[in-house]
Amino acid sequence: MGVTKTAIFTDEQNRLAIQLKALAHPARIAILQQIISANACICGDLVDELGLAQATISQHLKELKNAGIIQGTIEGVTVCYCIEPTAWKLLQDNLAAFFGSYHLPDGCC
Amino acid sequence: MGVTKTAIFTDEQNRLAIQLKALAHPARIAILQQIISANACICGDLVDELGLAQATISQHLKELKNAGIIQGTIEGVTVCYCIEPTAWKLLQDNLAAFFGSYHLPDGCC
DNA sequence: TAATTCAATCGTAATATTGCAATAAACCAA
DNA sequence: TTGGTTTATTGCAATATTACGATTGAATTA
Repeated sequence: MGVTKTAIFTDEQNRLAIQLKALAHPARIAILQQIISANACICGDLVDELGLAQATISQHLKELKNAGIIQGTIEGVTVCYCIEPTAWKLLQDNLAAFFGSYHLPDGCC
Repeated sequence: MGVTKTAIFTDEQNRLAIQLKALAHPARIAILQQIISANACICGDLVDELGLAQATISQHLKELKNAGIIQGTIEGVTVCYCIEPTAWKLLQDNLAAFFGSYHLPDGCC
């Protein structure tokens, strides 16, 4: 039904899924890479770099912001988007734990 | 338009986004956790564990399989789903590199 | 004040995703 | 072969996502 049954999953599972979904788009990957490489970024630059319309970039930035992954501070006319360090580290650790929980089994398959 | 402009992004960005999207659902996170903890799993068990219909579980398994994250080997009547170790490690490394590329800046924000 | 600039929001269209009932397909056992 | 068990597929309905043009809002500059 296009509606996810969040109630039957743990908070941890839902939170991880939401954050991963925020990352799961090439435009948003590219935006984050730009922000990281520039070490501070404004929206206008992104519109020039990526080949997407200003409205589309703004929408992607909003999603990243809603997921808590980036923060935007108004800097006069422009907006300075940066990584939100705490959330970044938390997600990094969560993912490391998730991926690290798997170890190649010797039996089966 | 609900259609992603894959052409304007790099292969690396598109690949990472596709794999993250495969993980970006609580049911699929839960499925992977089950497979990992059981160290070998069959679909029927998942239907019992998670509160989703058999058709829905099968669909999620298909997506994980399409993304190359898991593999299913037919074992008589049942199917044994396992983590695909190579893809798992690759994604783990890619994500570690992506998250590791960010370092807290001293200026700005 | 008026013009300009940058980003957010609105409205809309096209497409994708999620979920399930019903059904099909594959396999084993008797 | 017939029946039981397990997973895949099909066909929907409801909702979400992606993208962009047009517009609005806020702040700067002339």
